[in-house]
Amino acid sequence: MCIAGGFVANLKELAEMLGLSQTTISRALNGYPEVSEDTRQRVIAAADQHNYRPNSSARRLATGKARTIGHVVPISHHDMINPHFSDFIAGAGAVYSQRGYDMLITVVEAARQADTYRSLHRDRRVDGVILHGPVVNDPRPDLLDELGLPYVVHGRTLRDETSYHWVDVNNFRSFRRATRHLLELGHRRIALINGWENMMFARRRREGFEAALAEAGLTADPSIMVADEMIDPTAYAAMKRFLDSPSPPTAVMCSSVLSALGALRAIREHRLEPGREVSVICHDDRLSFLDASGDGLGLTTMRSGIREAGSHCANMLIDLIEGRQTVPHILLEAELVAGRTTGPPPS
Amino acid sequence: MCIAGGFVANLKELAEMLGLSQTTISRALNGYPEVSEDTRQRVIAAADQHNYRPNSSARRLATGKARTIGHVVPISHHDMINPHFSDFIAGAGAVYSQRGYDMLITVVEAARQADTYRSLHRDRRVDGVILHGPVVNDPRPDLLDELGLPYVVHGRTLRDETSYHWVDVNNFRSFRRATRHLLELGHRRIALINGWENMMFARRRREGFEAALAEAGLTADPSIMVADEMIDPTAYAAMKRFLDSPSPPTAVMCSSVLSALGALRAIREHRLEPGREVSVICHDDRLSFLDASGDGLGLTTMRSGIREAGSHCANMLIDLIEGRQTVPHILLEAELVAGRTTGPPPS
DNA sequence: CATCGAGCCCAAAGCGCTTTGGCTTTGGCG
DNA sequence: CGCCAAAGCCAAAGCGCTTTGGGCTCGATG
Repeated sequence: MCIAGGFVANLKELAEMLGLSQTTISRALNGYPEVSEDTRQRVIAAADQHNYRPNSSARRLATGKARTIGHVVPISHHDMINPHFSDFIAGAGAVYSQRGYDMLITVVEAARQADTYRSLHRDRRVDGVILHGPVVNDPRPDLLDELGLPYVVHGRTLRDETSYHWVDVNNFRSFRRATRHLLELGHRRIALINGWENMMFARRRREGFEAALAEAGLTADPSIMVADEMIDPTAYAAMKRFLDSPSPPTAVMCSSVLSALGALRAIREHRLEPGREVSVICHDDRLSFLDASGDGLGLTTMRSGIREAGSHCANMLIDLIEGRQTVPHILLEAELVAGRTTGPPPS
Repeated sequence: MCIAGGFVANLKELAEMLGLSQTTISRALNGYPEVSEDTRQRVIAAADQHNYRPNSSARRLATGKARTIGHVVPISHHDMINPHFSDFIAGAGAVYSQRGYDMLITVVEAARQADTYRSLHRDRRVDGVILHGPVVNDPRPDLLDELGLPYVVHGRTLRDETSYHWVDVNNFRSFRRATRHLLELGHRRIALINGWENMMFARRRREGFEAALAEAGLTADPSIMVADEMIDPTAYAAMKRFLDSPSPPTAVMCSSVLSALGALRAIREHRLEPGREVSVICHDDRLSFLDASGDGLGLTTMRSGIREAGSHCANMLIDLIEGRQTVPHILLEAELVAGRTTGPPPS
């Protein structure tokens, strides 16, 4: 109605303006019951007419809560930042905005991670953190427990699963299922282009892969398996090597779309046709800039949106921080999406 | 030396422990000259022995500075998050860590951006912001000027360039240069697969492209030009259309590596060989997960690291906030990297 | 010898909010 | 009518830091 008047910088001014105490204003604005509905409305109206918003530092100091979630993003070996990161962030960020939290991101060399967590906690800059990319014997959960900083792991570590909160994809089942699919199509020699196997997700994928092979009475052949950075060039090189070997695979499982792209490149370069002469199947995180499955790149994939994983993590962590009842573990199932890159092996 | 003793929660305790006043402790820790070097050392030693770190909210409240930089990340039309984002963040984030700033990221629907800036400023949550993805008539610089919130634009708008701080790539010159290169190789019919041309960078690229053509007495043909989301599927579709047309191009310029990948896909599908029958050249932001130039994908590119752009923006903004002397504009030149996707047109 | 200016250090006043404890007023109830 | 609980409001005490405006000591200076 009324055009925004001058700005009001703080509670005191607003209180004086309305002839009320700061206490009352604060309570009205924060929804406490000790103030009449009448007064509350008057206060709220005045507040947004004069464009008043509580100073966040002051509020934090008084409450001891930062209303901020931390994400510590390690820069890996090759100075690389995980491309899955931005989509995860998009999912989590939407939840934060909606639930009134801020997102604090710290980019740090992998080696200095522990210090960063310590510092985030000591300075009280965050109420909790999301733990990315857990490795096999990850020291971070123990560290965070020791600090008493709430956290949710995106993925799982080897520690007792019931002892912390996590959101994960069922990587074991996903890769077992996809491998079974290839076996049913008749493939007997299947390659694996995996991520670094100190990462839990990669290890679980390999286990799923091997389990399916074992069921069929086969054993995995290390000479057509590789664990490396999940990007095009490494996958390209690996696939090329596999195809040049004495007994090349008729199918390959890739841990990411980027790997699959590299593998496809190698396959085509060998004048082989994906889906007919060599089958390719990969895990698809549904990165928003890579429409991998179905109509997009036409890849056959195991699909599970990393964005949803992000929002699940965010919601779980906030529930945890606010002391609400919450499901402590979420296991997401990947969906097998048929594309044009799989088929029976050539006879 | 000494094992970290119990934790000390605040200045007061530390002061009592050392028999000094809070004032002195604060000054010692913050490097003010009014305290003797002796005392300072004693204080510093005690502080880190007892694991003391000032509470950041309290410090912020007292100083009025947030020591935090905001990044507002819009989710675009198709619910997509810009894949360049994570590398930009990596560059900026490293600078923030080093200079003692926090990075606050807000993911928000494009339409609600203005409100987000207002709110970040009103709540005093940030000391400044980085403005991403400027469009042709971008309202944000005016908004931020009005709010009095310091900012640095990654890119430029149409507004008088001297009136704000920015870091940009010389997109005009880059695309003119690349186009000239193709012309020198003998190409006469060159396609353009660009980003949305309401984005300044895309518009400048088209202008550079057209300028080079004009110099050669040619005019751009709209039927082999497209402006769209810079991802594989759109580029694939466009290139396919171009190749199916009555007079297909012998070369194509792409605004991103992802577009180039789509274009290459279409070219190969047409049983044409990139570099021999159709030349491809693209802008390469050096995304860490896409090794596009040279030995990687072998693309001929105009290369300019977006990560460096990120660190330049961060440094410039912090200088601005802290009132230091600073260069207000940085224009980065892209480097032409020869790959295997360019060559003379087939005769 | 009195004075003065460094050199060090301190007490106390904010910063802007939340929250505790208490004070009126009102209305219902025995 | 007197009492009491509930409703509605307030003053003031933090939260943990920075910063202002002294105060004291001591050696140098006129």
